[in-house]
Amino acid sequence: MYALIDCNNFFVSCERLFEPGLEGVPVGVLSNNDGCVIARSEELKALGITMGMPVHQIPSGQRRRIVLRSSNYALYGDLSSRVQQVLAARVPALEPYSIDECFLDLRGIGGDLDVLGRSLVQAVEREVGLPVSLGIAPTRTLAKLANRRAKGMPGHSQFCLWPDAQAPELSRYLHQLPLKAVWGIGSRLALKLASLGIDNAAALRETPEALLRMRFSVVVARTARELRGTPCLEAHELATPRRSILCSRSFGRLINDRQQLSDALRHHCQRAGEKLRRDDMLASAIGVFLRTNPHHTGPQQSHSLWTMLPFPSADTLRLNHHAQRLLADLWRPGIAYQKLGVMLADLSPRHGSQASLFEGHEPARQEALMLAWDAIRQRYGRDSLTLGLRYDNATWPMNSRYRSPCYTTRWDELPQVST
DNA sequence: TCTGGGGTCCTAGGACCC
DNA sequence: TCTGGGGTCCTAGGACCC
Repeated sequence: MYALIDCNNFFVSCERLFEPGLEGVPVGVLSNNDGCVIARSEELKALGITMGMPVHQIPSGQRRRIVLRSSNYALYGDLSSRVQQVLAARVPALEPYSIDECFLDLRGIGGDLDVLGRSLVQAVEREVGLPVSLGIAPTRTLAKLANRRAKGMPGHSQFCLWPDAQAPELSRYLHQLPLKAVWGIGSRLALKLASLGIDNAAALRETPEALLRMRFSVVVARTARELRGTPCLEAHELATPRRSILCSRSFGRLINDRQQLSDALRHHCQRAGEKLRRDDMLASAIGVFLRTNPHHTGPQQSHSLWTMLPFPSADTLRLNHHAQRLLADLWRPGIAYQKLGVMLADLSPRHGSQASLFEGHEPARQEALMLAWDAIRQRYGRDSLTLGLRYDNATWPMNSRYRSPCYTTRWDELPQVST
C-alpha cells in the first residue's frame, strides 16, 4: 500500500500561516514575474479564477476584492521541509515528490492504516500548522486519486483509504472521473484517448494493455495497470539524483537585441553554475534555448542547441563562454524572442568521478576561483560580485511586487515588534 | 501591455555502422 | 531499369508533472 500526502493550497496556506488575517479571504499566489496565478485559496477558486490564469485577465471588479501575493519560495521550501520532518519521524519510507507532496511506502507496515492515516494528518496540522490531505491505496496512481477524493470529503476529515482496487465504491468513483484527473494523463492524451471512446478513468483501466501500448506508449499502459491495482512505479524512478539543471526566464516584453539576449544568458549561466556547485556536481553538456511567445499568433520559433564541454566543469566562466557561442548560432535577426534559457546535462558528482586519461579536467586555479567567488557572494550578498553588469540593471527587472517576508529564514525580514 | 520556472521520460527519425 | 536489411546511438521535440 502507498500513501500520498499533500498540503492543501500549499502556497496560500503558507502565506496564511503568518498572516492569519488572510483566512476566509480570496487569496492567490503568483508565478515569477507576477505573471499568472499558480495557487488559489478555496475562496478564490469559487470566484472562478482558474489555475494559471494571467493576472491581467482577472476582471478589475474582482481584482479589488482579492489578495495577491508574489511567490516566496524561501518560505515555502522551509515549511515543506518541516512537513517532511514530521512525517519522517512516523513513517520509515518517505518519497518526497514535490514541494507540497510526499509519497509514503507503507508496504510491510502493520496495524490499522485508518488509524495511521488520520494520525499523520493531525500531526502535520498540529506541529506545522498546515492543512493536509492523505490518500492510501494499493498503487501510487490510485493513492493520488484517493488523495483527490479526500479533498472532497465533508468537514475536516481529509483522508481516504481504498484498501482494494476492485472495490465497487472505487469503481464508481473512477467512472465519473475525467481522464485528465489521472496522474500521467494530460490534456493532449485525454483528447486522443477520448477519440477512441476512452473518456473516463474506469474506461482507461478496462482498455486492453496491448492497445494502449500500440496506440500510445508504455507510460499510458503502465498508468492503466496502476489503476487496476498493480504497482509499476519503483521508488528509484521517483527519487533519482538530479539529471539536469535549467535556468530560464521570460523577458516580460519581446526582445531581439543580441546584446540584451547575451546579458540575460550571462545571468542564467551564473545561476546555473551556482546550482551546480551547490550540489557539488559537474556538467558535461550545455544547451541554450530561445523561443518566441507561444501565446501570440503568427510564426513561432523554439529552438535549442547543445554542445559537449571539453571536460566536466562547474566553472561559470566556461559555461558562459560555451553558452554564448550557442546563442550566436541560434539567434536570427528580426525575430521577437520572449524567453531564453540555459540547460546543463550529463551531470556527475565532482568527487569520486573517474578522471579519464584523455579527458582533461578543470584547472585547480579555476576551481579555486569559483570557490572564492561563491564565498564572497555568500558573505557579502549576491550583488557583491557578478559576472558583468548586474542583471537588474537590464531592461527587464523581475516583478515581485507582493512578496511576503521570509518569516522563517531571514531575521531582517521579521516584522518589527513594538515594546 | 501584461501569459512561470524547473524538472522527468519517451519517441520518431536521422546518422551511422556492418 | 534494377539500388538491402538490420542494428545502435543521438537529438529534438513532445508530453507529462508540480
